[in-house]
Amino acid sequence: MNEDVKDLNLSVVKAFTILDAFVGDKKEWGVRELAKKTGYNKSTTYRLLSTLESLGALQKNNEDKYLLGLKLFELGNLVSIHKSLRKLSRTPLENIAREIKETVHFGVFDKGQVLYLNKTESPQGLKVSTQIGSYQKAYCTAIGKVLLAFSSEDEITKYLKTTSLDACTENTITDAKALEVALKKIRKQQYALDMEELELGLICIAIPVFGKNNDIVASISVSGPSSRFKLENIDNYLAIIKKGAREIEESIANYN
Amino acid sequence: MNEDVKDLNLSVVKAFTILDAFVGDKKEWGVRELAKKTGYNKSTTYRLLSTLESLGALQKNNEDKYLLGLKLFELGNLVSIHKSLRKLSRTPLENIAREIKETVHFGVFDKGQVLYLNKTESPQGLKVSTQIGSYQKAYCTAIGKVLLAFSSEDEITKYLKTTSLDACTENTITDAKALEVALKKIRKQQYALDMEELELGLICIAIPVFGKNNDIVASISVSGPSSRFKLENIDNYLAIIKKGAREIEESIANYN
DNA sequence: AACATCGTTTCATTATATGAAACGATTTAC
DNA sequence: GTAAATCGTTTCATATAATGAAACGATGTT
Repeated sequence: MNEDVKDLNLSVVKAFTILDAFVGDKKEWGVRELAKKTGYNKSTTYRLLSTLESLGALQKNNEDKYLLGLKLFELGNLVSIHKSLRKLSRTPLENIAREIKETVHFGVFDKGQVLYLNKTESPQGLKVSTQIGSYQKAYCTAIGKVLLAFSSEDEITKYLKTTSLDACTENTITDAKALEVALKKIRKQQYALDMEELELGLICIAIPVFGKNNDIVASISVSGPSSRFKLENIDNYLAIIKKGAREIEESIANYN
Repeated sequence: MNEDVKDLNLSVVKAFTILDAFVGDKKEWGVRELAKKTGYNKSTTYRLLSTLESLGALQKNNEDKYLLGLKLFELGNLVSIHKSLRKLSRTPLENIAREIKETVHFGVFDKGQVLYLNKTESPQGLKVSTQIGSYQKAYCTAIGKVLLAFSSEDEITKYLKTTSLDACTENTITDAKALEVALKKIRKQQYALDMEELELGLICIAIPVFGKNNDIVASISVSGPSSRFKLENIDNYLAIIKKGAREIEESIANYN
């Protein structure tokens, strides 16, 4: 399991372990809370927090709790990986969102998961709560299944071998063979559905975005609550997001 | 000069000093290059880089040079400070950009500088190269002068006292008294101009965005090259960005 | 073939991160 | 209104982990 046991700088590892605590739902942390969460000594935690604060990676709110700081915002916006994809997907996604009044996602396959690069939120009250930059399971999302379906055979095999298909809902595909069949169907019909496979009440539809060599580079999905996301709308949705996908593909083709 | 000399974790400080090297124009670094840049020993630099890579804060490109990694993208997108402003400014900015085909910026005043929270790029070839999350001098930008002009008297005084008004071009306002006069004019006419004060050939116009208590919270600016950014367009530009500003102000007012 | 440069590893030395305990300041409980 | 609990912070002796000069093999250049 432990790959190259390099001699890492433990203080830096600890600092990022602390920052990782902010990835969850809890956005504000005190010293003792974080010490408990990370298992580090209270003094150690305190000094790491002070250091991260002085660097701008964290900052205190008016209750003296720590928040992620603007230094991370600055650095995060400078990450060049997938930067062109993020940029050229922006307008097409806005266009889709204007026509379909549901949440639209744009993501790529990264480290065996879906990495969300962009999104536009539904203007309606009931909406999905995802984060740009966050990861999601591939096998139980429409966007993930599309990305998987159009990957190389090797990658699919590797994915099926290394991923445990845990049930998220009663509809989750938990059998590798069944997933393979589903992927085959997705390749044939050129879109994927997620019928409450990740979360009960949540339905998604996704299509692939292809690059210059007709290899898949990303996927666009539309998500909505089952209460208003009806199967008879699928053709309509597909037409709209396919238009967006074609816009993105054109931008990719023209990208130097 | 050195405030509280707390005992910071030096390894963590070094790690972020390394990350800060990527803030400049150079986006790819090797071990020896970074060691030279930071002044750290080659071995130390190597180990810090390895650590940051294993944490996902950096990653290697196909030439084995280091790039900022997706962990920073993830964390950066989770920064909650100004998050609502970023989100609710997005659509209005897109609308402005669709009408004016120039680069539009949206920023706030932070630590005596302009912090860019959002932008939409000009579709034209010639455009400004700024970064969301990056900082810019306030006294020689339209957006900065607006933010400054509508700040409290105390803040303006503090700014003038602590900031050295270095010339960026021959048009830069380098005299505090002259800047005060300029700010007064901006308050009166409710917009600011940057006539090649930051960069020769670059002209900007900016207006304030007010919050619930009529205190300034942000500013919108339009930037373009002097070759096509003509003063007779100002009234037209102002009308369009004021519409956007009003949309944002409305969202702020309705924000719980 | 000789040289320069790259990232990487070694190992003795030093510096620094560590944590239990005590601290004063707030906040909560009674 | 007093006591108790909890908060972030500081201290200091100790041990651990970061350090850097030198040597390393690999790669690319002259």
